[in-house]
Parts: sequence; C-alpha cells; structure tokens
Amino acid sequence: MHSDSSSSRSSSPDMVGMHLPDHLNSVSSTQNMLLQKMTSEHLSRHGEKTSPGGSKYKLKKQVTEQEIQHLRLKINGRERKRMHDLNLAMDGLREVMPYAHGPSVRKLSKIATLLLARNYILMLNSSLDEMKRLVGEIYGGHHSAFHCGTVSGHSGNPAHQVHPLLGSALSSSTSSSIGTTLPGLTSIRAPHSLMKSAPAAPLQLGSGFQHWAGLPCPCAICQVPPPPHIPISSAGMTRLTSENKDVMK
DNA sequence: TAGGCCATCTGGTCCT
DNA sequence: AGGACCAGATGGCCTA
Repeated sequence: MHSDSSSSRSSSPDMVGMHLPDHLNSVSSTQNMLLQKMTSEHLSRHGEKTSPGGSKYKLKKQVTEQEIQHLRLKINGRERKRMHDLNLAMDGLREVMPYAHGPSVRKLSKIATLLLARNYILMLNSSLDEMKRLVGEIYGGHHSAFHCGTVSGHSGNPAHQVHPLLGSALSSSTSSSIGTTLPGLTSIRAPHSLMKSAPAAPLQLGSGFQHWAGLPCPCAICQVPPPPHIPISSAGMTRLTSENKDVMK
C-alpha cells in the first residue's frame, strides 16, 4: 500500500477499468451463491412460484433472475465507482498533506489521512490567526491588513506559534508550542501507531514526513485533538472518534 | 498467526 | 423508480 498505485492489492481503478464484461465473468462462486440466494429469496418474497412443471413460470423466473442479476451487477458497479471516487478524493487529500509521497513511503491509511488533515487544518488556522495578530501589531492594532478577518479563536493569545512561513524576522518564539494555541493539540501522543511508517523511522510520521521547524508534528496520531472550534456532531464523526479511541489507546 | 487495512457485496434508507 | 449514501459482513493481503 503505497502512495501510488504500486499497491500489491488490486486497486479500485483497475477494477473500474474492467467494468462490466470482465466483471461479469469475475463474479466469484461465493458471489454467485449469494446472488442465487438473494434471487431465490427475492422470488419467494414476491410470491413467484418455481413450480417444476409450469413452463410459463419457469420462463418468467429465468427472466426475472436475469433481470435481478443484471440489476445487482449494476448496483454493485455503481457502489464500486462511488467507493473509487471516494478513494480518489482520499488520494487527493493525501497529496496536499505535509507528508512525503514516494514509492518508498507507505501511503497513509484512510483514518490517518483524515486525522492528519484535521490537525493540519487546525494548525493552518492557528498560523493564520497568528499572522493576523502580528500584522495587526505591525500596522497598529485595529488597522490590521486582515482587519476584516473573522476567524474565531486565538487572536489574542500572545503565546501563538509563528508559522515558519513568517520567518524569523517576525518572531523568535519558535520554541513556543502550538499546543498553546491549539488547545486540542496539547498532549503529545505515543508514536504513530496508525502510520504505516517505514521501518527505518518507526517513531516518525513515515520516513518522509516533513516536519516544519518550530512546529510540532501536526499529525493526528501525535496529537489528541478535542474539538476546539469545529463542531463534530455528525454520527459519522462520532463513529470515527469512537474508532479512534480504540486505535489511539 | 493475529490484527490492521482494504475492496467488494449487500440490504436498508433517504432523496429526487 | 432509480440513484446516492450508509453500514455491516466477508474475505484477501500485508506486517509485526
């Protein structure tokens, strides 16, 4: 499972490529059994007799089975495509994460990608707030260049972490922790158990993780992020966090 | 070999 | 009715 398609597992796009003809042939015996089971259940549910003698019924049953099989394959194909699209989006997310990509670096798992993305966004928000604050200081309080900025949060916190992009000219407080600006990022976690890291760097976010100077690892595995600003109320996130609790123990 | 991660199938639910 | 979305089940692959 690498960041590219070099995974040994048959990846989804390949399966998409085969779309229907090959896939029809590739239906496994188990799937056939399930299909037959489903078909027979469907037929019995709809009161269609499979009387051994009646040719009319027999013909009708065959047509129905074929239709059902075709419908099932169609639905499966749609679902497969949907999941492939989701995986493509996940790949796109991985590409913009501060995580090295390459054949020698394992691909982030889905859960790790989502958690890393969340913490990354939080960190960027914090940096943005800090930039606003500094610009406001430079140009004089209320005449900030970002003066229309309404990002909630920590603009008044003097202990903000300075983003490396600001350079040392703006601040020398690189030793301060982002944990002070992101309440959710205070506790440093145990090594990246979620990461499929290279054996050479077991305690890093993969061997190629690009840590920024002065910033702690933004990865979700290093941090325990309670929700500071972002409301996490959906059932999906609830499920996610509950899973994470298990993973992060 | 156990556990993690993933792809796929499947049935249910909701929406258009 | 058909499609999208979701979650559970299942089995395969990989790694420690």
